[in-house]
Amino acid sequence: MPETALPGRGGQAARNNLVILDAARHVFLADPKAPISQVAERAGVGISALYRRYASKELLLCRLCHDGLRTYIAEAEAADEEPDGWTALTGFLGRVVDADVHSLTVHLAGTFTPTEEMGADARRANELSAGLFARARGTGRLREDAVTEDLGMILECCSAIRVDDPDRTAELRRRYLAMLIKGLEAGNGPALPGPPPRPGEMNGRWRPS
Amino acid sequence: MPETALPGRGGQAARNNLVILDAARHVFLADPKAPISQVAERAGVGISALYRRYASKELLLCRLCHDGLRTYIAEAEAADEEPDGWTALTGFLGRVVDADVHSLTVHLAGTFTPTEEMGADARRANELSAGLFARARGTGRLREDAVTEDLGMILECCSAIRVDDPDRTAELRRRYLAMLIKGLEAGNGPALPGPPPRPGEMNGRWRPS
DNA sequence: ACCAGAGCGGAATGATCCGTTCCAGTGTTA
DNA sequence: TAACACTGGAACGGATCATTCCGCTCTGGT
Repeated sequence: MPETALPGRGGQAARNNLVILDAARHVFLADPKAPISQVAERAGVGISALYRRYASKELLLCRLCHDGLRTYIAEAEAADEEPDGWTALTGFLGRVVDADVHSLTVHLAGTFTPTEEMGADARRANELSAGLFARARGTGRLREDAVTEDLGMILECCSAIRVDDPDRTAELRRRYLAMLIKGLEAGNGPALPGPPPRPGEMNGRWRPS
Repeated sequence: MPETALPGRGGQAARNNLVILDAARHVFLADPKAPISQVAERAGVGISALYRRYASKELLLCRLCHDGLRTYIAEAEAADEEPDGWTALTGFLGRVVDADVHSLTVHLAGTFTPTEEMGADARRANELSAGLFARARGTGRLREDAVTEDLGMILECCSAIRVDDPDRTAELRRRYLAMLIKGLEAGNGPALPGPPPRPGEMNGRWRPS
């Protein structure tokens, strides 16, 4: 299904598929509660072009979120190829931050009722993170009192950094990710304060919306 | 003006002053766009009790934000008493994070048109932060490539951590603040990536609402 | 050439939400 | 006991959106 260079009505429709998804990603990343008309405007199409493809706003959000989850899984699987466990983990975090996948998944969740398949993918994503974390632990470069759940929190921290220019946002996020990773590294500093995060502790959003 | 143990109508009014401010702080910290009715509900008063005190929602928000700014200034001045520059800075950050002052100021700004006095206080707050940063730099414990603007970004990162229980939220924030501070500390690690934040770079919110 | 219809833009609709106003009730004070 | 300051909460009016609908355009088959 080559979507480029297809002329005619069908070609425009196929192109719109991509343009719309792209616009939706941009708009909802900037503001998860943005009106759907904003997506249409950014995509340069009318509202009906959206509704022809997604029966409701909720379905569009679901699609975006699920895509983000799949990206996360793909990055995690790719990272698992990396031979060094520490590099695998830090590289993975960097790429997830770059792609803003965290906002796409966690921040959009709760705005729709999740599908069965998404639940399975979410579980798989968790397993993969835990696997990467375990490998990093094996290298001895992780501080003893770090836990798997720290990863999600770290991503949450990074996604709070946001300026107008997306490229600049990515740069800045990398900066604070670097600081956080340094905090994750074993060293002779004092122990991290407080009880570590527990599984699911940060998921107060996943339903109530 | 002793606000406790005052009986009668006036006593209730004085008590409501505090209850309302407290409720407003809680509610708007949890969601800066919360409806005003939610504040009344949480405070256990009617809506008119709010409007008797603040002519509009905007004024209430302004009051909260300005209070937060004053807290920030007070904490910074207090930190300046601390003889060790590094302890002064890290202690200051910890207390600001604990008080959730950052959400109160930065996240509420832009939802109202700032007053003259707030502008002056904001400038003063900046000076104080810069002073604390400079003192910390003097101790040599700060990494060379850190800049004053990193402080605001670090606070932004921490304020992204939020769970249902406020106390637990504070605990978790301390954990990631500790990691970030470790990233701020001089060490033999690689340089921080990317150009550092510039002054005012993160203030895209201060007007457009 | 022509037409059936897929796709489209954007106005119209209807529901919901929320800031603000208004009014009747209640306890207090003089 | 007579004002009255203060209050709770219903009512109002404007704004915002998701969704629907309608008339138009352009295409591809005949």
